[in-house]
Amino acid sequence: MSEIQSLARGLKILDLLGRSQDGVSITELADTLGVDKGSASRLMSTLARYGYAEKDEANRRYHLGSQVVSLSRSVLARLPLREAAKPYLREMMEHTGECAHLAVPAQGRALYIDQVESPATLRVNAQVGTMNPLHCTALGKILLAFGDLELPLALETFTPHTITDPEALRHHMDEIRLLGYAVDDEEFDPGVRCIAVPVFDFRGKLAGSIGISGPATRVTHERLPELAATVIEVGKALSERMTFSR
Amino acid sequence: MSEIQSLARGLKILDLLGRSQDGVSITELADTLGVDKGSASRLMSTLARYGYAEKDEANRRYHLGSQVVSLSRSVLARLPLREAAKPYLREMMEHTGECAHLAVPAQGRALYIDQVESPATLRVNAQVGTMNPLHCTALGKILLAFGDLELPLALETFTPHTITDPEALRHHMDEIRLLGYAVDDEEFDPGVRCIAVPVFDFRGKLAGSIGISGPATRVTHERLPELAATVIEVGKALSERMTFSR
DNA sequence: CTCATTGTTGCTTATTATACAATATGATTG
DNA sequence: CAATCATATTGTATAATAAGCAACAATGAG
Repeated sequence: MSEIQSLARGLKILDLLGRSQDGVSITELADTLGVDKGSASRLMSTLARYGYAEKDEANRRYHLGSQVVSLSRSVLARLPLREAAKPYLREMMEHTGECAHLAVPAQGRALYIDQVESPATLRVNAQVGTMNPLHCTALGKILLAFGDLELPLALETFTPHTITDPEALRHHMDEIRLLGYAVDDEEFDPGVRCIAVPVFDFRGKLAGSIGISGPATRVTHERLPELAATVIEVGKALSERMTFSR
Repeated sequence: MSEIQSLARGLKILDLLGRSQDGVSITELADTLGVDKGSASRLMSTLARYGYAEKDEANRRYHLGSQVVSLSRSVLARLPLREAAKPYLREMMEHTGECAHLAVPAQGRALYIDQVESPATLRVNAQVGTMNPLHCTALGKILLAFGDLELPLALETFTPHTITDPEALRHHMDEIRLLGYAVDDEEFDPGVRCIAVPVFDFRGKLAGSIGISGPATRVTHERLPELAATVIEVGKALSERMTFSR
């Protein structure tokens, strides 16, 4: 169970590069990791040699390299759900006028693996690769309610509406399982409401979640039942499609 | 200039995982890398612990982990060209009926960073993250002709039309610079023709290439001038947009 | 032009990863 | 269903490696 230290350090650097907006310098890196400047330099140049980091020669800061984009394609290409869901995502967007998203569970969060943007000027879009918490997003709640994941230990607060009590969340999950859909009522992003439903594979096992996100001004409480009906319908159709695909 | 061996090995494993269709077993990995099974196991479990590899418990084979998708988002989000080009890609697709692609140079190849699919049943689409050679694709040729990249050393043959002679390629580049657009006439994929133009940033420096790909049956030699005109026009508009954006 | 800051490289030592072996885990076949 | 085989993981001594220190180089600021 022991881990390879220098590889672990390299991966930590990748995480760090991914979080940083305007790159990381060697000294910053050494400070953050708590290692020597020399070591930091060598680790980084190894990452750079393999395309996982790129050096901005102008200010000598390192950014994440393009190699990860190439790898990302390999991951997404292996997900049959992604290919199958595309037209349903489009349909969902067209029927509701809001951005549609597809997510799967990954590392205790909801990983957004595809999306169809709404043409509206004011829209709520999440790029492919976004990883959001499970307990306060519609797509995430579905993964929690219908998947065999364990409840997150710490329920982080994002807005006044975020459900942070484990008991309340457990009860909320029961409701979602009963209703068959989940709502995020400004629990993650203020002013944003989302609706999501589960997608099951040919074995009846949860494959992911699909849903829409929109500004609370358009996705009003009054419109929720109507929008939810659409999302449920398209979701059902996708699950059926998944059933026959294999 | 010495590299961190175990980090390098980890990154090689990621490359390997990315190339493999149905995962990699520990013994396979040990054989490929030329290391001990024990070492391979420890390297892989380190990758897995950080989300860069995922174990399929059914057959104990490892796949690329979802973490790279998350990192990929960080890379793409930092490219202003991607955001700016989106509507122009769409326009290009709508005017030509063919899939539109956007690429930047990365590690001596053309990295596809965005795409708009054609609704046609028969279409030629490349997913985001695709990395194609420079000397035999329209997007790649543009990067070669207008960027400050060095000519690839080995000009790999893909079809009978692939230009493999360095001198011929150099001459071809001069032509492309003169005409302002590049054509891939079944030089990479048989039955596929592509047209591409450069995109320049506010400094007049090459930022990337944009173009369309379609089946040779629709993208005929007769239609080339007309299609090229559209691609050139949209490309020019995007370059202008890039000029004013900063 | 000088100084300050940051990045890279050489070298020694302590740490770490490796190889080998043993054990555990799971698959396959009779 | 048991026994065997293949594959993965873990323990441990040793050899290799990466860390740290320090010197040097490179870059930018004043």
